[in-house]
Amino acid sequence: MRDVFHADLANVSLTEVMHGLSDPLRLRIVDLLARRGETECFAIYSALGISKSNASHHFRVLRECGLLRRLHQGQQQSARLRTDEFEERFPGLLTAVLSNVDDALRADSAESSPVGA
Amino acid sequence: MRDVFHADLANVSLTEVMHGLSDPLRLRIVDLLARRGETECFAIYSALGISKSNASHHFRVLRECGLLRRLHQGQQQSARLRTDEFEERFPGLLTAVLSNVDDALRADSAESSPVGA
DNA sequence: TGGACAGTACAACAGTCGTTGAACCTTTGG
DNA sequence: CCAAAGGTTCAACGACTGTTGTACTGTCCA
Repeated sequence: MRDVFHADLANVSLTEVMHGLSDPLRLRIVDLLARRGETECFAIYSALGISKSNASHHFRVLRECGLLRRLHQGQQQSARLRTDEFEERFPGLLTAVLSNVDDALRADSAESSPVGA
Repeated sequence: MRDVFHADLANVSLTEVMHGLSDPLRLRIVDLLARRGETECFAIYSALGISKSNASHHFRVLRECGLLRRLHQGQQQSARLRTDEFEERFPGLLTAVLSNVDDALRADSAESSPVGA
């Protein structure tokens, strides 16, 4: 669990980024991270209701396209968006994407206890 | 060659759009269309150096996610970006994507006669 | 009417992707 | 030292995707 690969944003292509964001689950992860800031990995795949392996897979894709950084602080790890670096490499892109995240997509990701309505 | 499917932008999800833009060829098509405006289909897949069937396939994906509209004017047809409609549905998204198209990507798509350099 | 041409539809293939479960590694806590 | 917990890795599977070639549809021109 030591060091995982983190993309050098200079080497990341727009195509890779678009691919990274083309999956609903990953879009939810990114949106969730954007709203919560640094978040524990457990909390993420718990909120999304997916398995550890699956989450780990998507985390990796997101790391490989430079969107996500993993922070390991012992047993429980966390992740955060590389917002500023990403903004330098792809100005305005992440903002534009996040501002267009559908509520339908977001709802599933945020609600672990859908009580209301 | 009569009527092809064009997506109702209201029903298009962000995920579909991101998927539509996650292919380098499609990204080039969109970029090319953005710079040239309405363009003949032949000119597009000629500039990209791909087969008719392949181009038609990508055109369809682009139509299905609401990015492209086909205009049939007889034998030779053309396509154009649904810029304004798309902007209404996904504000700022297309602009942000297009402004981040790498030159490397663009070079291949624009140059049918790579003379310079 | 016929043939050339532009584009689409279909079938087929290889390659990739998302998902799952099991095994593994590392840290934490007894 | 051992066991539990958090994540990653691996192999495997089905599903989807991009590409190609061929057949088909529709249009233009002679």
